[in-house]
Amino acid sequence: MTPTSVSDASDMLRAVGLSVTAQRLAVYRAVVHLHHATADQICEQVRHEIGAVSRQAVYDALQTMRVHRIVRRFEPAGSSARYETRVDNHHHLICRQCGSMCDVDCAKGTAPCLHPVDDHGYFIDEAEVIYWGTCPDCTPN
Amino acid sequence: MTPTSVSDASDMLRAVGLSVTAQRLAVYRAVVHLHHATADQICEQVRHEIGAVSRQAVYDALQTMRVHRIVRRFEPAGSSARYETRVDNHHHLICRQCGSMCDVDCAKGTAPCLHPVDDHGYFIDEAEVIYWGTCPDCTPN
DNA sequence: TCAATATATTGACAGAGTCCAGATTAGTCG
DNA sequence: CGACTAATCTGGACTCTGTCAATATATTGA
Repeated sequence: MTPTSVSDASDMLRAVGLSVTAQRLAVYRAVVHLHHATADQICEQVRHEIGAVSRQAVYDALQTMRVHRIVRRFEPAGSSARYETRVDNHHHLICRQCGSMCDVDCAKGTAPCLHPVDDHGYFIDEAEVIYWGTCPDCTPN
Repeated sequence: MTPTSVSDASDMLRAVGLSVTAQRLAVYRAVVHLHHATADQICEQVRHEIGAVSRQAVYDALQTMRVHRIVRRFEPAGSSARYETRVDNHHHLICRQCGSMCDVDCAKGTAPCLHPVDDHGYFIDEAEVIYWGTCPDCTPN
């Protein structure tokens, strides 16, 4: 994997019209670096990188990037929110034992799997899928 | 829909080997009555019915019933946990505007849709699906 | 560089859920 | 029926995520 340079991250921010601050750069890079990280983990990582940030700045940055679609958030049951930089339609695979997570491509290819058996008249714009199970490391024998 | 009598609920509890208490009865009936209710809503409903309960008793009862598979819990992003008495494999449809929720049968019929494009070696036991969209009442025109 | 605007910091606060220790109650056995 | 023992319930403190609001600071563009 290509290491994310500062300029990659700032290009990303500029590309969507956001001003570039040290905090946002570090937050974006943390999200790239730590896959499926929680806000807390991102906070820690950012502090490693730039010394200090407020929790609020991290939440703000994540929220802003989310609105600009360069960061995505999901909330697995029993966990706090997770952030990722892969923003296309995809799903997640989570181990009930150790909590490890993998990305999975959308089950129906590029078209999102937006068609339930009965849509009850709803206009559906997203199908969020989480596959729960046991990862290879946690499977006995 | 058949109204849930006290004996329905106590039969349910006994059927899975749980002792029958006023609190559990009321909690179970509340979950039946209020579809997709939060713990807090259940608490209120139970208080209406039997006068008083501790929050803890409600959480304990829900947890116990969950373990015994007569109550199911799910946690839509941005909401606290929801409880329901329908325990077979099914999914949910949620309105982003008003938060209304519907049950949807499993997309693949009785067999759960347990097959992602790539399972990364995980043993999958559940596919949790939430369809996000706009309900008829919230759709303009 | 400077001003206007957007961000960041700080500290208080809220909601959901859990932990713990002691009191109470249900189910069981003699 | 009465007492025993395990299961439940109560109340209160506490943790963890996340948000709000006011003030201070940095970024951007002229």
